[in-house]
Amino acid sequence: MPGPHVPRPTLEAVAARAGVSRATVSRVVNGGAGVRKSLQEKVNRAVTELGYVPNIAARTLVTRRTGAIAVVIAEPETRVFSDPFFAQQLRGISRELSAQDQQLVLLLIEGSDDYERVGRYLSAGHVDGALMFSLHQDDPLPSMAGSAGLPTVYGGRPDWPARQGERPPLYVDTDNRDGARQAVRHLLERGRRRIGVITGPLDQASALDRLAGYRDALSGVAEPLVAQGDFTAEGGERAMADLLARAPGLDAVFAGSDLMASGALRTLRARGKRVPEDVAVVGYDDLGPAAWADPPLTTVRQDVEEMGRVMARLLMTRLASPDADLEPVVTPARLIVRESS
Amino acid sequence: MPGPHVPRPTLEAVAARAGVSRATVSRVVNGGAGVRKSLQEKVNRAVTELGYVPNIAARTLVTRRTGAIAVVIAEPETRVFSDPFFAQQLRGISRELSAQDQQLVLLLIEGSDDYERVGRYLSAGHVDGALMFSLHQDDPLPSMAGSAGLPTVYGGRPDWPARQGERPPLYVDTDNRDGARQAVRHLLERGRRRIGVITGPLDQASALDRLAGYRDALSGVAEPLVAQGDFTAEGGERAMADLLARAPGLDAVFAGSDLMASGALRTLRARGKRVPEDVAVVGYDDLGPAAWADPPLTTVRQDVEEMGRVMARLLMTRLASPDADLEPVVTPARLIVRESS
DNA sequence: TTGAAAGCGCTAACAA
DNA sequence: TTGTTAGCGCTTTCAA
Repeated sequence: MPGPHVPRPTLEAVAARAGVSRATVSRVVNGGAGVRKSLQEKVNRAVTELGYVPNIAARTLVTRRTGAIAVVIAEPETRVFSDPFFAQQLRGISRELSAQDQQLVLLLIEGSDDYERVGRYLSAGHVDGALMFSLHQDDPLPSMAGSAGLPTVYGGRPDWPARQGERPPLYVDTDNRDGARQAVRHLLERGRRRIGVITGPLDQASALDRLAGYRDALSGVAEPLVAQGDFTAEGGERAMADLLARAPGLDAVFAGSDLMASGALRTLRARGKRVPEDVAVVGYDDLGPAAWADPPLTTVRQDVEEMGRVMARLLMTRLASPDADLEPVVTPARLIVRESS
Repeated sequence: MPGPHVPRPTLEAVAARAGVSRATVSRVVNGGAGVRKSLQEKVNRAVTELGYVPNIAARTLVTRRTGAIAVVIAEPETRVFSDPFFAQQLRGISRELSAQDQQLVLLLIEGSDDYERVGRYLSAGHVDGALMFSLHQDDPLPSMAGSAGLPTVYGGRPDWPARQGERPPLYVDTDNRDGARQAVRHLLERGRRRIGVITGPLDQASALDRLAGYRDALSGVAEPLVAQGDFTAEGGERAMADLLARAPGLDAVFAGSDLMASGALRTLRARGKRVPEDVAVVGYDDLGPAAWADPPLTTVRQDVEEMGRVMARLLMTRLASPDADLEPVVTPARLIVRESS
């Protein structure tokens, strides 16, 4: 087994081998602008023969560019982390970053100690930019990133107030409101009129937007009937029982997540209600639980991976031209009809 | 908004402010060994006043230590990525690494191009070590890591043959065989005797181990009854139908994953079999789907987060003393009894 | 178009 | 116990 310190050839070695100066090798390695073709070839040959790989620490030291992006995820206890949402998002980010030869440094925040650690890391110039998820109102991270001058893109519309003299935050979100509208319109088209909603925690922007979409679709057509859940299956179970108690004749439910919808399914089965004959059910997310449910759930799909990719792309664009005016991106949602409605 | 290049104080600046040499500041910043208390305080004060943060690029350049660990995940299409398994594993790793002030660089592999990219990255000295998941027999990564002399710990028992003259690979796995044994013994204790098994793909070590545990428990007590699944709900559905066709009087099923178990549940319900009265069902994993199933699944829990932590710890130990003889770690599995058995 | 040379910020011999 | 000094490997003026 080779030891842990396999000595690697340096620019110097390549230069010697190719019979040119270090500067020329550097130019070739970085694109070859302004170097004669013949020399370029000679250098490239030496690079291959020696198996030369640039030392990024040395490069970073002079360029002040790290080639790395931080992905910051706060509170991995939340649903972002416990369902495939997170994994898909990461996959999209990873795809885009590796296409651009950038590395992905993952920073998970769990306790308040971690904030300090991560804040320090972000301010220390270890990364060129950051992607941040699931921050809440009073999260200290955005202002840390701001004062460190670290370009940042947020996942989900930030719900903190715009700060004086700062640029508006750049973010990528899905069109939660429109997704909810599609779901409820679909139920209306199926002839349902007593349509309840099970919301997520109402301090989250996504839950609020989905509730707003529900109200939009119902406005002037039927009375809203709202129960609050918490994005878990148990919460969905309880909220469903609540709705049934308040409106025994209800004929449809729109749940703000698939997990809550499958909880609702359980309550409905326990009460002897058939789905979709007696009560139609529509969920939100389409990330696994929807397809595993019995019956499989009609739901709203968000292209989570695409969101990840767009976030990364937006950040790279900002890095390339820091002064360009960039707009937040909202990606579309799409209804997926299955057997529960 | 501060510009992207906020100039940061250097060691030099701190030294000047504290009235000492750069070397002394360096010593203090790195633990302060062999520096007089009074001087240490003086330096620390200067550090705080100036908001000094070491430049790791410069440090890495001379120490050849990056302070970063790569987490390599191949084929994120697989279950490792699509269920919370992955997220929890990452959380454990992240916890341990940040406790040791190491960064987590995430490398996802999706296509064959990515292998080259990742191989290059690992060989380029960007990280001090690697944690690798879900590799298959002929995966090129282990030998890349080996020839680059990069200390590596694997998640799951590697199923490739030990290579000549190389150290045996270091890995962390759960005791799949014992977990399966516990599951089947539990069914026997409940008085079941016609117990079928739904396995995962038999080219995966975990699936093989769970099947072996099933056979262990049944040996001398009852005849094995095996159907192969693929770790998906649909596969479980089909395998259950297969078992029922071959053994209509079957009174229990052990599925090699919760997702397959919930598929089995669906088939059983469609056939009018009550769970657990007619057929008892036990799954494996306990990562979400088990608790969401109806009825909630008896299953085998693996402490996934702990596995992640142990992997990270093992790697750090190897980094600290490269020549110590370290053993693979097998973490225990535990039966969780719910309503399906 | 190429090369010489300075220097990025830090650590680690070595000397005092 | 502290300071001086010589690099780590690279990019980037500047001059040729």
